[in-house]
Amino acid sequence: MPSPQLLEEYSQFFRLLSEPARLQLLCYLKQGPTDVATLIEATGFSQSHISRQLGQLQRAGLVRCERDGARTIWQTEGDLVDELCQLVQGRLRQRLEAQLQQFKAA
Amino acid sequence: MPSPQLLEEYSQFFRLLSEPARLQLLCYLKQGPTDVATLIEATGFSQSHISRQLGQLQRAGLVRCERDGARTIWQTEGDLVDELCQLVQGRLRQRLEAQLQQFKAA
DNA sequence: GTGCATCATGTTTGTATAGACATAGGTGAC
DNA sequence: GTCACCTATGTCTATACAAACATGATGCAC
Repeated sequence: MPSPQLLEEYSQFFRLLSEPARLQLLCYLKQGPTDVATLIEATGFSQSHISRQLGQLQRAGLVRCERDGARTIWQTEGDLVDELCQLVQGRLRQRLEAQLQQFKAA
Repeated sequence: MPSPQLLEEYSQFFRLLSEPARLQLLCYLKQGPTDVATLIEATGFSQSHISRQLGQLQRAGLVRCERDGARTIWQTEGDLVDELCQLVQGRLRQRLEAQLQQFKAA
């Protein structure tokens, strides 16, 4: 059994990914380093909203930023999120296929 | 870019794992099929709480149950959660090691 | 220096949900 | 049938957090 502290760490990490807005930002950043203005245009989120979400992802080490004058360029760090999403996608697909079989059998 | 619907599915799945109580239940069930009374004793959670959390996990296909008379025996379904936790654990450890290096370098 | 642009951060409000309590439903013993 | 036991669910409260608004901090042009 994992310790309560470890379970807490796990859950905090998964909580980061439990928000569509953060996942969307991660997906955009996956395509390459991007500044905030571009993210605003791409997602339609407010500036403060994006800034907060990126801050959370940064504290978790999922993204990092570098200043370019007045602008801030953000990029992803590692591809852990991609691997996690791949695993989850496999499960989701598996579930749908199982449901489809149920219909076919009926 | 994943579709908004897919992002929503991902986030909902990760949200399931963002609660220490649910992760703890999954870990206990990992050790083998267990009835609710045992889970209450093992975790200290209230009966209604456990029932709700198991219900959520069941709807996501992470656990399943079978009735044994008046009792309900629960067990995990697949080892997706284990794989996800392994990946996250690797990242957490990596982060701590990096921080440790920072201290050593200072 | 002033003015403007870019990003971060207090502060507030609305909403989702964890968690407890009470209760309903369902099963076996008698 | 009644009773006791086990589980699921309706309802409520407290809490956590997303999201927006306003403001502050920082850097560049002039």
